[in-house]
Amino acid sequence: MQNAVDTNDFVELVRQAGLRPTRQRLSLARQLFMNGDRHVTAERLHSESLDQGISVSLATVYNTLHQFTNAGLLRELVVDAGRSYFDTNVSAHHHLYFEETGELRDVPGDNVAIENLPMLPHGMKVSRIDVIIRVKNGSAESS
Amino acid sequence: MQNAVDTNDFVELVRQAGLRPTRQRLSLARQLFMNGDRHVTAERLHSESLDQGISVSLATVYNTLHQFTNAGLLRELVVDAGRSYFDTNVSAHHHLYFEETGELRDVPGDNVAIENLPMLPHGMKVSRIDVIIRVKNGSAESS
DNA sequence: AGAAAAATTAGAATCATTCTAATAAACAAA
DNA sequence: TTTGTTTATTAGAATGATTCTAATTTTTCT
Repeated sequence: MQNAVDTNDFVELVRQAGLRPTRQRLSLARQLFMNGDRHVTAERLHSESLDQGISVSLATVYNTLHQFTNAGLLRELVVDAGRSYFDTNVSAHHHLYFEETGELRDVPGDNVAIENLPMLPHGMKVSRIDVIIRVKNGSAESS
Repeated sequence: MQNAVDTNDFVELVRQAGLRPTRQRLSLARQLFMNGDRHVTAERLHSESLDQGISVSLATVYNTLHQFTNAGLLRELVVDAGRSYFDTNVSAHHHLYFEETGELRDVPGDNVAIENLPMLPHGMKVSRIDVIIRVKNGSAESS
């Protein structure tokens, strides 16, 4: 999905998510998926849109992010209290979080092994495993 | 009321955290640490306190939770947007999160192996690694 | 086109959390 | 103990992210 990224691609994407391809959803999809992996907050996506002259309300940004998330196009992640990031990479992977700057970076899923998973209560299944490696400035290592 | 031994224990605990042993902090410490491991929200701790006839403001609950966290007596964890849990278990371990009920349960730290940690940018150190295994009702397993 | 369904919107409402600035309690010294 | 200084507590206001509401506009279907 690198070149030949035109409106039609996004029309299809949005349709396959079971949503009507409105101007707002197409613009947001383009911003989210056109330039590779991203980790965005709703506020940032909204102001980015306005900067690009795309008129869309914050409520619609939230609605769309949740709809895309439900459709499996995005993954929501909460890294600290008070704000959600939406990750355009929905494959198995984890995250490096820079505590000072708030920057979030992907870590390939095979860098982390989950072993001896505890027994789950009957009838329960794993829906997802989130791993967040928090890093900050400093010389030594602590756990 | 509480017996002298218990109270003294908490006076020491609070003092060693560099804080004055006030009535509020001692009550909260008792609630947090008297009955084994807990995962509490500020709101819950507050209403629990009021139920027990301990008068304390919500602001003080928040202040105290953060002070205890900074002193290493608690660990703050964010499992979904909008609320923080405070964990009285500060040893290396991870979490099982029941998405439907919001229940949080500890997983021994040695059940999860982090291998091939990605290279960190120069001067950065790992401050903490959070692993949250999200489970829900259902038959099959997904990753 | 016209009707029905779905989407967008501004602004109000909500919820957890933090801030403010005034009052009260704890501590150290004499 | 009393006094002065520092630190805590508090009610209530403020904040910030998110959700809701109810009205308007778009999209889709026939």
